[in-house]
Order: sequence, then structure tokens, then C-alpha cells
Amino acid sequence: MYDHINKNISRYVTFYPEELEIFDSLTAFEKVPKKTIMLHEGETCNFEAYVVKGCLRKYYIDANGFEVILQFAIEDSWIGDISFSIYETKPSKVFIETLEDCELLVFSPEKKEELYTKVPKTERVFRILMMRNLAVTQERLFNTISKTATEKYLEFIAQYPTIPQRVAQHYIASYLGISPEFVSKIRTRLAKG
Amino acid sequence: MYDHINKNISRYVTFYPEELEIFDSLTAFEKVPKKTIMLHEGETCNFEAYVVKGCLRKYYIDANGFEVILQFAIEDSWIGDISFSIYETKPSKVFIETLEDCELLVFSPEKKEELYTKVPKTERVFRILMMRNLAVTQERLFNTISKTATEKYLEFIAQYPTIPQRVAQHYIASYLGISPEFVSKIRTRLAKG
DNA sequence: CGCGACGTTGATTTGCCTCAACGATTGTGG
DNA sequence: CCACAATCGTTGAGGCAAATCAACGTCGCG
Repeated sequence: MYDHINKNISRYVTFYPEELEIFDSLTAFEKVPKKTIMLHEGETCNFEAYVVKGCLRKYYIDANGFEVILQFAIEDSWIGDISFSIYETKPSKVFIETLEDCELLVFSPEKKEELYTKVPKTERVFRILMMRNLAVTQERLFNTISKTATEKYLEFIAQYPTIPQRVAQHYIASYLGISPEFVSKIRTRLAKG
Repeated sequence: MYDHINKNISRYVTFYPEELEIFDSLTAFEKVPKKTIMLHEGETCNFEAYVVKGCLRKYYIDANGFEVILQFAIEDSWIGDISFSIYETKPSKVFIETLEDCELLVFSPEKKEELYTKVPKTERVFRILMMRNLAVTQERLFNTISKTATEKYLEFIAQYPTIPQRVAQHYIASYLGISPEFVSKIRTRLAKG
């Protein structure tokens, strides 16, 4: 049950077994069915989740009503609203939705703060997780600005080869900032070589 | 000298005077003249800096040789390569250059780790700084994908009103992912109303 | 002064979007 | 279990926002 999450956080910091026990005890296991919107825009986000099994997406809705996907989360990754903290309970601008039946290990803001107090080392873990997330987001911003739609598509399927098999194609379009029709045209163009 | 940086980090965590003294003692004050490239692509970044005075930019160079600006840093902000750490000494993909004569307070990776050991609370500070940075970057990614060039330009000058007075216009174009010519056209269009 | 970097303006091109129509697939209620 | 609706991916025609290319005026600096 907790093996994977313990391995995940131990990549960055070494923990004693007692510390991992505290860590695990502060999470809540949740099964969430497919197509559940766990966080609506305007709500305050009251969770941060590690994905044991399943697939989720986090997205904005723009001024014209179009969705822009910020993140896909699959096994062994984290998802939550960034401004997640008991001190900063701003209403969220994003939606989080399950795309498959999911098994999650969830922190509430209070438990997260309790964790920081009881096992201060975890500050370091989440600092490093943030850093890696930021690095990925910066890289993606750079790609969005400087690459063509075809390049973006090719790099996406190279970097996340399993995602196209799991989610609808128009979600990938929304992630890449391309119209669904144009993704289709890119694919036929590539198939013809 | 250290007043500003101490206020900056005390926004997120409360420090004892002794802790702030340790913090300050681990930084190095540096004056860097205008147009100095402090970090080249391929080098490992050996600093993280708080800007006391001046203005810098961080940028990528894309496959066609075009610069894409990721960040402007001005007074009371932080700049450095994200993967900055003694454990992760990957070659950097970004350049960091001063646009004005600068006064900086600089951490080396070693001093930063020393800081984390001597004043563990600082993990929390830099976790929160990362988080805010990530939130801003996500917002910008969303804008880049879903807004028109004119909207991006207007939001930029609204959000960073002092930057256009300090840096060349084509740098703003590079930050927004717009051609310099088109920024010029947007401006004349807006001026005519 | 003269050179190079910068901003402007206009003509032309293009990558991608929008709109619309059409099969294929999924799922849902009777 | 079928019928019908809804969702999804594909394809084509047409349009537009922004890029590219090129020429020119201006400013700051060595």
C-alpha cells in the first residue's frame, strides 16, 4: 500500500522507518471513480494527492470557455492546487478531474502542516518536488513559445508514451495548446511520412 | 545592506535575530556590471542570487538561435538556475545576464546546503518561494496558450509596469513569445485607440 | 562623426484556427 | 438488447492572427 509513496519521497531524503510511519499515518486512502471533478474553480483546494493508480487532469477554463490542461497525473506522481497551504486558502482557479478510476493517498492542509512539524525533513522533500515541477513547467513554457505544433506533438508522445493510450486525443490537444482538428491533421501527415 | 533580504524571507517564516545573522553571513555581496553574462548554457550554475539593485534576465536559446526570456529579475526578487543544488550539478540550459549594473547577494551551492543544515527553517522559505514561482509560471503558461498577443502585452505592462521603462522592447517581445515587429504594431494600434 | 542596435512601417506569406459535414464508437434509457 | 443520442476523430474549405522579409529613420556610443 505505502511502498510506492515511501519510495517516492525517499528518492530525495533518507527517512527512518518511524518517520515513514508518521508520514503514512497522516495520509488518507481514497478511491475515486472516473470522471469525478474533485476540485472546482472557485473552491479552496483541500487536498494534495499522490496517485497510486489511475489518471487525472488539472485544467483552467479560459475567457472563451475553452479548457487548457496544465497537468496529467498518473501512477507515482503528485497532483493538487499549487497554492495549497493552510495559510493561503485562496479560491482555486483550476479544476481537477479523474479520467480513470483512481486510488489516491491524500493530504489535507492540516495534516500536511502536522507533517512538517512532526517530520521537518519533509519540507525538503516538498521543496525538491516543487523545484522539479517548476523545471518541467519552464521547459514546457519554452516549448510552447518556440516550437511548432508538430514538434510539440512529437515531443509529447516521446516524453509521455503511455498517456496517448489512456486519454482522449482532444485532451492532448488541450495540453499542447493546439486545436483537436489540427492534432488529427498532424497525425495523418506523420502517418503518410 | 541585509534589511531587504531579511524582510523578504521573513514574509514566510519568523526568524530569530541569530538565525538571520547566520543567513546573512552565508551570502556574498557582489557588484556586477551591465551586460555581464553570469551563466552560460552548458555551465553548471554555481549561484543563486537575491537582487538588491539592478535588473537581470534569464533565457533559453531555441533550435533556430532565437532567445526566449524566461524571467526578468528586479529589486527584491530571486534569480538562479532551478536545478541549483550540490547534489544535482547538471549543465544548465539557460543563460543569465545582467541588463543593468547590479548589486546582488549570492549563495553558492555549498553555503546554501550549510544554511539548510544550520537553519532548517530556510527549507520552508525556499519551498514557499518555489511554490510561488511555480504558480506564476503556470499562470504564464496558461496566458501564453490562451490569450492573443495584444492581451498578453497589456497584461504584461499592467503586471510589471516598471519593466518596459528599464529594458529594450524586443526583450519584452521575447518574454511574451511575440515578434518584435508585432509588439511595435500592437503599440501603434493601441495608441490610435 | 559613423557605426551598430533598436524601433517602426508596409507587403507578403503561413501556420494554425474556425466552421461544417461526415463516419465511427460509446453509452444510455426504454 | 436495440435505438438513438452524444462524444469523438477525421477531412476539407476558407479565413485570420501573427511571422517573415525588407526598407528606413533614429538614437546612443565608441
